[in-house]
Amino acid sequence: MDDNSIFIEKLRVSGLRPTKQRLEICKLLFDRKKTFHFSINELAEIFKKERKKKISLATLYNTVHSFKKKGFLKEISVNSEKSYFDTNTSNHHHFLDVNTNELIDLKKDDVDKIRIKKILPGKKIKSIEVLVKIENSN
Amino acid sequence: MDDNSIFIEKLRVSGLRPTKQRLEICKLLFDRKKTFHFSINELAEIFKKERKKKISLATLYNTVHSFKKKGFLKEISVNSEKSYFDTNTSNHHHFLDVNTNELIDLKKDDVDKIRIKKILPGKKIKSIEVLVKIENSN
DNA sequence: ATGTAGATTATAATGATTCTAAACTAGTGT
DNA sequence: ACACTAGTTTAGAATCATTATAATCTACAT
Ligand SMILES: [Mn+2]
Ligand SMILES: [Mn+2]
Ligand SMILES: [Zn+2]
Ligand SMILES: [Zn+2]
Repeated sequence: MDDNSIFIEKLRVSGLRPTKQRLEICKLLFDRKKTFHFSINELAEIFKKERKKKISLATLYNTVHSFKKKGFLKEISVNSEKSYFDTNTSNHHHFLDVNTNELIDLKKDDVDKIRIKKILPGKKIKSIEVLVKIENSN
Repeated sequence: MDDNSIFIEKLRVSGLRPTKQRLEICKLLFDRKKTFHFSINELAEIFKKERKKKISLATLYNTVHSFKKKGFLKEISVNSEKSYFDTNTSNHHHFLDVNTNELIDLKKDDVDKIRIKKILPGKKIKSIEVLVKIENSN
């Protein structure tokens, strides 16, 4: 019923031991259809209130950062109040709803291809990301 | 020789008293041709090391935040390590040089107009900003 | 000149993140 | 099955950026 084998493999392959805590975190983060955007504090809240699992805050910090280092998560900076992590590690664009502070993924074809006309000598483009702030109309 | 009258007026109009400290900060921030991107800590360093003026850190925080509230500065979030303020308060795009952590403004015509095809019901677009990460080529 | 709201500052408090080091555990080998 | 060890978790302490406090100072209106 709880099939952790995918996550166990994912962790093993990347050189991380599949511990009870890491598997719980994997299930929460990666066992879903849509992208999940979260802060570490929200993660802690979910484990405490919704799932009633006690994983120490230190472990949440450690795990999220090692997942980021392994490329399972991406960090997104959209404002100074909050640091978001994103289960969608591809290059992609976002809506940020400024009324709710919610991040929403944009699909490739939701945005026309961005063309940058300026080049800096000795530099090359690494990534291009668009942040579209939205707010309640009317 | 140091013509503060513009800044005195700017501050008065916005309801801020033109104090010695605020005028020093204005001169540093706004008396330049190119956009200036900075962190509050960098600002403190400049006053201490380059200009030999002692403005307390509390005043720097207060002033930068009130300038932001008055619309003289804009806060830019590009990574979790550092919070940048920007003397260019218009909607504009940036290069971020990941090797130096330097922000560089893109002009309107450096980037083709962005077209967002997705709409969320009850929401409208407030701003669109592109972050182009660049790195050393070769 | 005086009065006062606003501003500056040293210092303390806060709070998010990181560090420490002791206890625990997954995986290996016997 | 048992023991060993490197890796992991954890409570609590340390750190550090930012914000709050409250005493002093100042711009400016009267
Ligand atoms: Mn701030
Ligand atoms: Mn981080
Ligand atoms: Zn995303
Ligand atoms: Zn800028």
